[in-house]
Amino acid sequence: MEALSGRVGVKCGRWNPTAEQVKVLTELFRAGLRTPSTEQIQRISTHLSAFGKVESKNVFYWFQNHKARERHHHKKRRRGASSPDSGSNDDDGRAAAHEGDADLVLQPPESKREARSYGHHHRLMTCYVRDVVETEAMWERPTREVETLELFPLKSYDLEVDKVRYVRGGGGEQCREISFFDVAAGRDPPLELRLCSFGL
Amino acid sequence: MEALSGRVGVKCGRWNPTAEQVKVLTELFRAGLRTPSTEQIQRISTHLSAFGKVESKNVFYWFQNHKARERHHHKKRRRGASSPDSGSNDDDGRAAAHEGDADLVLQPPESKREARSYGHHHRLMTCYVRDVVETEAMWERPTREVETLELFPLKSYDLEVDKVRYVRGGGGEQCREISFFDVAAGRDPPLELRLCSFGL
DNA sequence: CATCTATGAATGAAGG
DNA sequence: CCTTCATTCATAGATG
Repeated sequence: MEALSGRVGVKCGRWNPTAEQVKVLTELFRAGLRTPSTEQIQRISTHLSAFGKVESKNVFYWFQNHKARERHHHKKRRRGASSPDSGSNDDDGRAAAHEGDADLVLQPPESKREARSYGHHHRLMTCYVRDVVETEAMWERPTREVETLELFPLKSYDLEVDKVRYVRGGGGEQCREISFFDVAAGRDPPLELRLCSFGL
Repeated sequence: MEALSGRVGVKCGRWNPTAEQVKVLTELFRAGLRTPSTEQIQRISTHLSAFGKVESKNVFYWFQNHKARERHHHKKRRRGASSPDSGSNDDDGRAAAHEGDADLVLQPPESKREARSYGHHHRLMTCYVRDVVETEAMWERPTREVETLELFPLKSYDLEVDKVRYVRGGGGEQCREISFFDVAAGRDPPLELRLCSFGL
């Protein structure tokens, strides 16, 4: 009776992201997106709408909250059973053909930076709230393989990345393809993904 | 039987405050503490850790929940027909008309946090048109700065009362001191804590 | 042992 | 951005 841990009450008063939506958002966040611009939010929400109802403000708030809470980072994990992630979704006939495609190369679950002090007292960040909920189930040991992520099939060009190797700078800020910071060999440096590649 | 902190089943799934911890928290709440600051939370948790395992987030959540529930404890009282049953779910999340004991003139339905004015988020969105990924370069893992500072600036006294006693500083809400005396019971060391500035 | 209840935990949404 | 409120999910524990 605990299989379903997603949304239960189909309350239509507050956005309740589906597992897919959360996944995408998490990926983007992991990729480094912290404060999406209006256009980015627009695109993201448009993309997410394929998995269920969602508005721009939802995306906006999501990032705001996620960033703020990710920052709090306390420590110690608590459990690995009841994760808000859940694999089951309501499936009301909306999205059904997108199982785990929005997969990006993830990094080990230990990359949260410690709550660094701001040099001086000032106002310390809150340190209580929980941070991101990275389920172990999501980690896949990304050796060096860059999956063909089709996160945002934008209007025209389709993300055709198969093994794109991070192309830093390159002369312009308008990358037209996914670029990863291949951190396969690195130790700490987590994966960095150029978001502009998503057209965001 | 509530043995003590350690508890029995080593239930590590969710924090289970001990009687002492609850007592302290309740006292603090009664004393007027509603939303402790980060520092306060840290101190409180540190203090509470003497009675059992507890994290900052636990304290944080405790106050959040306690406050929220105290306020939202105004259930709806059907005119005449009082059916306290219906489980935990009340009529609906539309807890707007809190009447009853403290009858209060309510404001129009469009309360501040109830209003659905998206203007706010739109405005904000427009402001955030930038994203950075440079501050993420600091992944240092400082030696877990264990703040083994003093728990509370205690005065250590022996009063026959275990009630709160706050002293408001003259001239506005400058400094309040709340002292607890032996909040704990049993073989636990007497607890004295002194809150300054409306808390710790 | 089923169920209802109290409450810890999580997170969406706003306010400032 | 930071802080706070509101709503909801999950579960331990009391109840019968």
